[in-house]
Amino acid sequence: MDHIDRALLAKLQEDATQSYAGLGQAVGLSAGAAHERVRKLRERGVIRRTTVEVDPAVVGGGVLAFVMVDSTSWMGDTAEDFAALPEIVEAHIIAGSASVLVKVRTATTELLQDVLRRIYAIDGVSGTQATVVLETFFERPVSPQA
Amino acid sequence: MDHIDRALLAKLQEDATQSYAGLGQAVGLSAGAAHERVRKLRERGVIRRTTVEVDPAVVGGGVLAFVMVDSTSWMGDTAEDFAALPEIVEAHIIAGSASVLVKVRTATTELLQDVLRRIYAIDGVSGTQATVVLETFFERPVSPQA
DNA sequence: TATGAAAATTATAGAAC
DNA sequence: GTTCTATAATTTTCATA
Repeated sequence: MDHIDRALLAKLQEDATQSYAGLGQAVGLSAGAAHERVRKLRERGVIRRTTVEVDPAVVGGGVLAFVMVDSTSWMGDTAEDFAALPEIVEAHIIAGSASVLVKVRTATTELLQDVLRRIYAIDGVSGTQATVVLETFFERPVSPQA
Repeated sequence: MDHIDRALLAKLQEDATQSYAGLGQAVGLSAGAAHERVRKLRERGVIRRTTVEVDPAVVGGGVLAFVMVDSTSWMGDTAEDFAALPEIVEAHIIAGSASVLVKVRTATTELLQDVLRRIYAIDGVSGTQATVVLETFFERPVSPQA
């Protein structure tokens, strides 16, 4: 993981469809060398996968909310319970008064309410505190350049 | 945007490196038809970009935190101020007592503290309330299948 | 690790149905 | 939308330094 690898990661985050020839040129390497470095980054798990960014509003995720989930018991083994709700796009165990923080995307606020109801049904959950997003400034990948 | 388009989006989210032949086979289309549909999805902006998922811990983002930002004034035009901090990977205007919610990735908690200090320096910010993530259950893209 | 080139695969565009 | 065709471009492998 030198500065060239970080530059490759940054370029691929911008656009993963570009050719290895173009990638190599951008970082001062031949196409073959760029290919080999990217192959190793994938092999090592630094690059987890190549994916597409989909406009959430188009696929029924126009409403975004963050939900603090309060609980009365240890939530460390409830990952599958949260993962079972497809509207939940992130779930984290947090330090603080609440114990789980989830990010939810639904088409409407009515569906958000339904997700809250289903979160409430998870074992150990004693309450939810939802914060609705009015406007997203930006969402971007972690910067490898820093 | 029919069910085939949604299936294509789901498949591409899983792995955007697969061939159009394989994609088409997965959704019951010829390679040419799959290619044309994906081209239109990109053209319409449903697919915003093709990118790689990078392991945050490897590129200096091992510490994840959500920060509620309190303010004394209208924060609607502060997007650039938050975007100027590379450790901030998301920033949202929210409904509720705080006015901005940001997601931050840093290498250490010391660097998180430094980011909080720089957030505090943004015009109108009157306070921050950071919640550190102890464990991430999952982070996944919005499901086009729902 | 990098390079340069060969070989295999895929993308891309178009014609006919 | 499918199938077929054809070319360009790219991926992937490999010999070599």
